[in-house]
Amino acid sequence: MKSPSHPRDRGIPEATVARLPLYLRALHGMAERGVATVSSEDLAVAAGVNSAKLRKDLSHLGSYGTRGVGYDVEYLVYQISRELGLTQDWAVAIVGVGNLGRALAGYGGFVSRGFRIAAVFDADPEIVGDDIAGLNVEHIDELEAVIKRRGVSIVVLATPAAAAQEVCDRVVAAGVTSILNFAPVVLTVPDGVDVRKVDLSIELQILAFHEQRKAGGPLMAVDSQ
Amino acid sequence: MKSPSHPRDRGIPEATVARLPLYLRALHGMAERGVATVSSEDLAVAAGVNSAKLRKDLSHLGSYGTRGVGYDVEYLVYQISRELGLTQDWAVAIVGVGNLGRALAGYGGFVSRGFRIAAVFDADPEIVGDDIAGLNVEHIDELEAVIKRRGVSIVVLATPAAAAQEVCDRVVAAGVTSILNFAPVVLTVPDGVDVRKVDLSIELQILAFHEQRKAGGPLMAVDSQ
DNA sequence: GTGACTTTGTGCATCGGTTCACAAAAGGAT
DNA sequence: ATCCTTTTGTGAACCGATGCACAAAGTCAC
Ligand SMILES: NC(=O)c1ccc[n+]([C@@H]2O[C@H](COP(=O)([O-])OP(=O)(O)OC[C@H]3O[C@@H](n4cnc5c(N)ncnc54)[C@H](O)[C@@H]3O)[C@@H](O)[C@H]2O)c1
Ligand SMILES: NC(=O)c1ccc[n+]([C@@H]2O[C@H](COP(=O)([O-])OP(=O)(O)OC[C@H]3O[C@@H](n4cnc5c(N)ncnc54)[C@H](O)[C@@H]3O)[C@@H](O)[C@H]2O)c1
Repeated sequence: MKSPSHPRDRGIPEATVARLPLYLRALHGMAERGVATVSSEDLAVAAGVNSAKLRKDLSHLGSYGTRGVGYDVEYLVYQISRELGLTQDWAVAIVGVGNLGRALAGYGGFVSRGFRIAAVFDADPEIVGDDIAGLNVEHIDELEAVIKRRGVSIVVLATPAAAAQEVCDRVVAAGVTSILNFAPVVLTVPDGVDVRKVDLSIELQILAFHEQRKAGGPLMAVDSQ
Repeated sequence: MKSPSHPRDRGIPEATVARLPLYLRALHGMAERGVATVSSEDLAVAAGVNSAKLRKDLSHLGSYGTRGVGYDVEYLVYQISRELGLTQDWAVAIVGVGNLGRALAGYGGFVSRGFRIAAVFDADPEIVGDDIAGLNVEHIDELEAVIKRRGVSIVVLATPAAAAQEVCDRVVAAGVTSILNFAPVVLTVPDGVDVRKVDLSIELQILAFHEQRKAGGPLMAVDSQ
């Protein structure tokens, strides 16, 4: 007990951060089923990871387990939520209300975790003014004004690839520093802005690579070229 | 020059495989713009990676560059495509034709890279029989039969979370070994089956974590608890 | 209280991936 | 033919992440 409450270690490994939502999801399921405490082993299985990894991940947040017992489900949910910033709610805007944008806007899984769709934008005058999942589609010209007025801090890009960089530049200029990009382009942003990308096509190509290995590996092998 | 043509190294690092589609996309753009050759530096910028990393990645496929010149764009496109298995075409099925499934089915970015939507399934009798992006929605009861008949080798899961594991078990039983999962659940599959997941909610939570740090880091810092 | 048992938290070895930095290779100029 | 420039391909150091394995810390039964 030298440095008492000093797990306040600023600097959680990125790999750990990426897994916390997984643990959180598993814990929510358990809480719903009335489970009060859970061992690292059980939680690890539920989250699909190694139990040593899970313990090390949790140890970065602090010492929240009880040896011989495990972790208190509710308490751990709270601690992880707090660490991820889910105890506050986040205003999210979606730009581009096409096939994908529409699906995203109507998705309930957003709201369930402190994310609130605060605005949706499109450039097409046919679409602007429409009601999508209870939200009025704003014109892209209003981007900066609406972002500021509604305190949007995370933007989801679902425009065609050709428009993505331009829209990105504008939301960054409007002060947004967190972007989730669905368009298949590499976005260029200043330091301090986080971009995460979701690219379906890349995922399929990775699957195809492994599928090809599985199919061809044992058999063909010797294709000269 | 001991082992002459021995870049035929089975065993490309996973991190490299995940970047090849990125290079491929950048190269396609260059080919369209009529660029004949490209240096690792330029291609790296276009793909948003470090040039040393790019060269090491490409070196895993073979020695396809020319020192002092760079890489032949067309030739590199071919080599990467071949490595990823994109020279053959892949029959993909989508299960769950809701908000998301519909957007995916209508997405052109699929087809452009050797992926062909061969079937879409749903359990809802209201939806079965509908025409979605030129495809007849099949009943989930037909899953195994249609998968085999049409040679589906990659399945995209876009059902609600509660149905995902069950559907997964069935497609695996039908012989599919590559799955792209959009449902927010950890799927359990036998060895030899690849599952990749896309989870929007996790991405947002990671962004929220960093956003919180950016906002709170400089200022608050000393919140006792 | 004592001892048997359970489970956490972490030191340590290991691994895969990244990046630097440079020799080797190719092309072009003279 | 020689030199100079460019750019690849890779050895080697470095860095973060993983997973084993175990001591420390706690619980529970008696
Ligand atoms: N649909 C999918 O399943 C899917 C999958 C993966 C990636 N994507 C990518 O997501 C993006 C959107 O896909 P989609 O299928 O919804 O396309 P879409 O064409 O249906 O929708 C794009 C929308 O963006 C709007 N838009 C265009 N320029 C704009 C601008 N400057 N500002 C604001 N809005 C603008 C258009 O009016 C349209 O409504 C694309 O980049 C696509 O490559 C889509
Ligand atoms: N919509 C989004 O933007 C979004 C984003 C991220 C993740 N997701 C996830 O993707 C999945 C689909 O989302 P959605 O918004 O399209 O949901 P949805 O409810 O609109 O669609 C689900 C579809 O699956 C069908 N279905 C249900 N059980 C089935 C079964 N056993 N076999 C075949 N089909 C079945 C339903 O009939 C429905 O048509 C969900 O797991 C959701 O959590 C959605």
